[in-house]
Amino acid sequence: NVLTEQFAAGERPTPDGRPWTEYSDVERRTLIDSYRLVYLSEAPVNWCPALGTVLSNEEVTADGRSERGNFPVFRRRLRQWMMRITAYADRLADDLDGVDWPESVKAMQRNWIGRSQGASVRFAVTGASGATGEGPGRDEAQRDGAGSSIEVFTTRPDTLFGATYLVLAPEHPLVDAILPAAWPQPGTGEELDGRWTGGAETPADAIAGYRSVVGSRSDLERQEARDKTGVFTGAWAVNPVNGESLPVFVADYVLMGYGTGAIMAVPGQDQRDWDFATVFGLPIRRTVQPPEGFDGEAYVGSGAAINSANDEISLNGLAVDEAKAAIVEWLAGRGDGEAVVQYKLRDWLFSRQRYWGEPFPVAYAADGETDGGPSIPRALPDSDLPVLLPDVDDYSPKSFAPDDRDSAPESPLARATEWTSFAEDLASDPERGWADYVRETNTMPQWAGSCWYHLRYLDPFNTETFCDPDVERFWLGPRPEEFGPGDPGGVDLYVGGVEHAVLHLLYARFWQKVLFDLGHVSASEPFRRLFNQGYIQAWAYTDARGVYVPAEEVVEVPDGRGFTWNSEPVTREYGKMGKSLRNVVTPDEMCATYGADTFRLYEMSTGPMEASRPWSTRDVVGSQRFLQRVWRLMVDEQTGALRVSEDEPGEATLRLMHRTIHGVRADFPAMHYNTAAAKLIELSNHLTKTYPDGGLPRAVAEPLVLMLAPLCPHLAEELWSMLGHPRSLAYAPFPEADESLLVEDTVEYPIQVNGKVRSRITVPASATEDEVRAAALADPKVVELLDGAEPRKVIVVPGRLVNIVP
RNA sequence: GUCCGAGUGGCGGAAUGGCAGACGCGCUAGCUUGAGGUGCUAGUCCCCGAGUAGGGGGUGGGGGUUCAAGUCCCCCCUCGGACACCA
Repeated sequence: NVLTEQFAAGERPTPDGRPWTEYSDVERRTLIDSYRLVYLSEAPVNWCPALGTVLSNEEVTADGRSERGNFPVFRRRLRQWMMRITAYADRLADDLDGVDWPESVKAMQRNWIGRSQGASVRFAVTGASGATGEGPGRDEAQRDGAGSSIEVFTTRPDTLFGATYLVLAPEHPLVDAILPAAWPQPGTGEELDGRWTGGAETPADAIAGYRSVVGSRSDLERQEARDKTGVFTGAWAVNPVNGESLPVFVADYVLMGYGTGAIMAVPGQDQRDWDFATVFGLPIRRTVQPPEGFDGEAYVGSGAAINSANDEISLNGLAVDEAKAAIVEWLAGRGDGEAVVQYKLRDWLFSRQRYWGEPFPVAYAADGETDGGPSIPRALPDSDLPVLLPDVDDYSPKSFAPDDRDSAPESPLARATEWTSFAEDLASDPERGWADYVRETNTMPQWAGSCWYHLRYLDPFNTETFCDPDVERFWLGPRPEEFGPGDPGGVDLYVGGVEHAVLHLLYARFWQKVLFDLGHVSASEPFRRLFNQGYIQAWAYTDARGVYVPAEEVVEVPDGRGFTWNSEPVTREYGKMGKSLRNVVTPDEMCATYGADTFRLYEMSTGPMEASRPWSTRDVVGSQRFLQRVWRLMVDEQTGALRVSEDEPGEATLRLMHRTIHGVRADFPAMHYNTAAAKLIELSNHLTKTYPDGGLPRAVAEPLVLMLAPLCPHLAEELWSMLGHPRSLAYAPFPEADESLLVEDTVEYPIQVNGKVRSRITVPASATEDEVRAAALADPKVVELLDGAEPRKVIVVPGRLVNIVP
């Protein structure tokens, strides 16, 4: 409504400059919709017949297949709900600086957003003429195409003088507009290059032929065939910097989905353009000086501009960045171009044709009400929320043969006609009054819930709002005094797999920012700190056909270093443990054989959390032995009696225990569970030797149990209870190290001579640097090695070592 | 191709620029046991050496910084992951 008023009052200019009053209803609606964060769009979508639903760009792999199930995906036009995530592209990229996330995930998000600075440049289409402006095709060409202009996006405006042709994407709408009726003849009268026309009679035939070839290729084929193909449109355009006529081609190496769907080709500085120019015999001109000895083809590095001057401007000698700035300013002054920022990020396709998803709180007039365009979606009132899914007999989406590209999606909800139809007086449709409506039958994608569950979990029983603002501020609000002035707030620690880098984690950040802008939340980021745990990996085996066989049934052949399954030889490979590779060891099996604590401890102690690690069932016994030792240390296996005494521990035991507490207290918050476990094992090994016949002092047993608890909660709770505590150890304070017991009375210094350890001395911990130095130089071994010579240098690192340079 | 990450014993791994290999698996020997297993004790980076004496080499390769480099810098190789005709 604010927008409508602004347009009506002329405060906000319309895109084409016409007054608002001249806009039709459909035009007005289209224009207002172009500002909405959620909107309906008739646009190319990713249709996956095998899943029976459409997918977002993020859910389609580089091979043009579904992320789930690896099924073929086809492009087709459909009217679907979209979310304008692109409106947040800059903030989604910039705000990554303020979160404590792995750099790799930040890089993936930045890469996915794909912001690039560049320029748009407009090339006037002159028609079907070569440089001379003469030729039989000219008149018709003028009628068809002259007067329009081709706008390209480039990140290298500095190379504009090196442009030798233009390329439009095959789907580019301008292609048909600029197409002349007949092939132009070059002014000199010679024949057009046969490679340009593809042998077609007319440009229209050539384009139609090329489009059908391109259209029949799947995304995968297009991916694999990287040889350059294309066809001349018959049209020419003028380079604004030097007036040269450049032929306009159509080629599928230019994508409609990025930039303007049109490029200026600079073979001298772009390898793809070089390849195309080579295939089609187009000129190549260098406008950046390659370094001496450069023997490659296109030169994409830095260097001074060359061959880049006209009567008004010269870039020659300028470095790339200076040249970019200079030419953009010159173009802008003439109205031929300007600096622009482009993104790879596309808007988020937000509707799915599945039952299990949140329904949209939206309905349409049952009589197909329209203002001349598509039917108008109407919001349901808050009193109708939440919209619940209907009970149905058949939940399944209608799926099709995986390669049935002509199939059309069909929402399971559309079959629930009793649910879809209702009558109401909608506030969002005031003129209509009481009327019949039909519900939206698409549902939201799986990601919708994961975008805000971290908020709802804070206040799950609130019936008024998704989360009380005070509650949100308490748990997720920014804490600049703790994390610095730029702290965005958010969940303190979020542990998850890296596979969500550009799906869940990007979507959730987008929603959080929208809610933040609307004033509903105080945190501008959902997850302050992100931690990616590694994958558990395991051997997997394939048979002769390349099919995975159950890894647990594979037999190793002695000596032959081979493996068999059902007596058939199989090939071994290594990969993420999972169903697809048939190499899962289930937690249930492990719990049955070793117990949950052993299983848990094993997983925590094999290596750093962030690293992918191999599974090795054989190694699990190590963890089990440790836990059994701890148990026997405190409990008599025969009688079940407690073996703990009330004696005071010895000095050495006490010191080791406090060193262990000190170390473990640092390891747990840093999530170094493997080294924490190692320290606890060391302590228990010491105790086993010190108290072989029982009598472990309670003053050691209790801290050990408490330190064990995060890794082995069941065993620890049981021991804690046996030690006489009626309440869970969760209420006991975590042990604290006594600083005075961390300092030793004496320190052993290794003595290095020239960086090699040659001797050791033991000095009182209180010894000064000079005393340590003197003791080191007095050491017989050192005296012998120095042989009376004065050392050139003696470095004493307090508490660590001494290094003598002779 | 581009961007990340990683290369350390037979294996998983440890090491604020300061004694490389903590801890675990495996392996070797001994004790326990009727036997197997469990448990316990000792040993286990490689080479020379009878050795618990000494000495030499060693963290993918090559250079550099430093008294001192697995760790920092440069180049290269290999592996893993992500993106990829993004102009």
